Amino acid sequence: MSLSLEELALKADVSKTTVSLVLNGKSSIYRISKETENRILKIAKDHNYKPNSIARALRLNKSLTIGLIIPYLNRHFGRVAEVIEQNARELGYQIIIAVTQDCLNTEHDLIENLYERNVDGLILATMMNRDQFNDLSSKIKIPIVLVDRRIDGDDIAWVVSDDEQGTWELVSVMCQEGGTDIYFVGGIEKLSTSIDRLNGFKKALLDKGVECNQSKIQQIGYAVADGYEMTKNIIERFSKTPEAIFTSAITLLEGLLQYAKEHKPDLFSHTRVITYDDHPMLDYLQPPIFSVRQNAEEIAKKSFEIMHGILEKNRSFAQELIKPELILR
Amino acid sequence: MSLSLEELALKADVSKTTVSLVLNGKSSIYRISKETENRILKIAKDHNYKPNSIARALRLNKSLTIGLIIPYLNRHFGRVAEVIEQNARELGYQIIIAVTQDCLNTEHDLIENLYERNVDGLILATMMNRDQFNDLSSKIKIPIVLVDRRIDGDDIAWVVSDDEQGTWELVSVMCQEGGTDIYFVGGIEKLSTSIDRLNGFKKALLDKGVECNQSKIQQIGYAVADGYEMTKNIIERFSKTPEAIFTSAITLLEGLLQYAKEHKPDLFSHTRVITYDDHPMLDYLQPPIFSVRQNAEEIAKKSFEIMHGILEKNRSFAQELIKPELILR
DNA sequence: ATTAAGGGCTAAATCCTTTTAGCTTTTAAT
DNA sequence: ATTAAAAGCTAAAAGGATTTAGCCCTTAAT
Repeated sequence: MSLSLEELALKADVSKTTVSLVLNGKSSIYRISKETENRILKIAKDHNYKPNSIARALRLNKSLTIGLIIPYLNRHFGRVAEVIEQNARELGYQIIIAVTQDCLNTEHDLIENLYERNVDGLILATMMNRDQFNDLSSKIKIPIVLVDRRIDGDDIAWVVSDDEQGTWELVSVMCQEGGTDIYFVGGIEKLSTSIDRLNGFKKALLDKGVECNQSKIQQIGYAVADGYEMTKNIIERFSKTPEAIFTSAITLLEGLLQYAKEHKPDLFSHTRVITYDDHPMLDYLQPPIFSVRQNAEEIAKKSFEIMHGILEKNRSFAQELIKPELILR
Repeated sequence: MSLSLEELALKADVSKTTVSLVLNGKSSIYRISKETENRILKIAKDHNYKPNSIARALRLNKSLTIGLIIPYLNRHFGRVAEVIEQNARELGYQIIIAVTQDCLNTEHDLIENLYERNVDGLILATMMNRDQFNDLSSKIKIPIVLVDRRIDGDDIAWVVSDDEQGTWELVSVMCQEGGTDIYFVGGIEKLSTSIDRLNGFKKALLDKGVECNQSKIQQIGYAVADGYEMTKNIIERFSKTPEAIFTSAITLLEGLLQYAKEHKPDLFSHTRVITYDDHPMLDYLQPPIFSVRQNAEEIAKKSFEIMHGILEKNRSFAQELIKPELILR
């Protein structure tokens, strides 16, 4: 590793206190002479001195490290993580990443683990409910910003897509063009993403005067296999081919496509498919699939911004709904 | 944070040395009585003691932290990162992630940055050449494992896909089925991925007795826009429509698809397209696109394994070629 | 000549663990 | 009754930075 403060002090023929003060810009407060200051600065520069971050973290009780806990590093969360990392780096923070695979226990373990490892804050795509979150908050004395999935409560910081609005817009378009006989292929029921998307879905139908039939709603999970399963259910359980199917995540669309390919190649001749989440490859699928593109970059940017505000500008929590974009093909 | 050693010591009515020794399993070496040991263990457990990892890192000069530097958190590297994180976690390591966006300067900055932040090792998808890497190695006194992109040299640890073999297999199939008038849409020329894929490509043609025409080879970069550009060049420069095009990354395929959609909708009626990298959505594209699937999981697993071996079992470097899988649709 | 004020710097404590060297007490051996 | 060995534990240093309290010296003021 590089030089220590002490070694610099030796070279500059002063105490390490003086070196530290100078390097931390406190020369004038402590009346270090210009001459001494310059000498120290030069020596530090010449030797490319970098303070030992561990020692500093120990002393200051601040590691300049943020934990990022997300379910997967898939396209969406990968992009979120990427942008969070870039934003964090510019402000001197590092990102420690960990994936839960949408397992609540893993999430708990990871939170505890990162907390013990002295991260300064946590950015979290959580599976917890309000109670679990409150429990956690009382134990964990570092700021938490929820990302992508929110928990109600006006003292909780979060940044999420406006899932309800996005779904409402998409489904409204579909109701206009394709009719209102539309099925909901959903994810993990209790997550805000599911709740909000389902609300937007129902609202769009209601706006057309249609009360949503409960049997058209399924919510198994967000895995590809879940999408396959739900599509299968829709196709096999109902005699009438649906006018439209809404998959509430790109993985679920994948499952649908897989089922269609294997068992229902003509699905698209009767049925319009629309999906939450966008993917560039959708541009090249026939027929065109309308989608809602989440603004991962903005979500990432805001969530780190809030974290940084809490850590360094003692701002308090904040909440942001990020507008998604409709992609009609 | 939780209790300190000192506080535990107070409660157990012993010195902190004793507590530390007990908790580190050195009771017998230092002849701590069974009784004292049990008392301390119980108190530690009751209070859920966790040693302060920063203090420990300072003392032991070991942070249990690995830096992972990759170009993007896209599908491939996202999966690699995910699996590395899981493997690392099981062995008590954390992953600090950073993305270069395929910029060499950024890469250098990040390496320096993570090194100064006391990571124990670096896993690196590098853009460096041999000389740059040697320069670096002399400065950086922690183990480095290259992932996905290798640098020749038999003292350098790396784990990469067998790009040459994979490309050779894929292109050979195409030569059989589609003919040998095949174009190479390549990435960043000096990277091992490009070199190896191009070698596999040439070799497959040579095996059919065809010397590869230099004009059929382009290498601009790995961005989607680069794929678009190269496809454009191929279509516009040559009067004859190619029998086949090989894109050497999924992003380049995306660029090709985009160009085709915009300017050459009938591309696929004359031309077969094959690609390095797989993507599930390819299953649903017409016509079928053959691909080579990299085994991201295995790449990730091996690269952490090597790192761990170096750090904890003082094994030396190792090199692994991971076999990719041909996907014929 | 004494006091006060200011200039210029530093010793030592602190953050928390780990580890070395060694202290005190008991037991066993001669 | 000594001495040696073993048992059981601890003081203190180390790791590197930050920060508080305060030392010493010079100059100016009374």
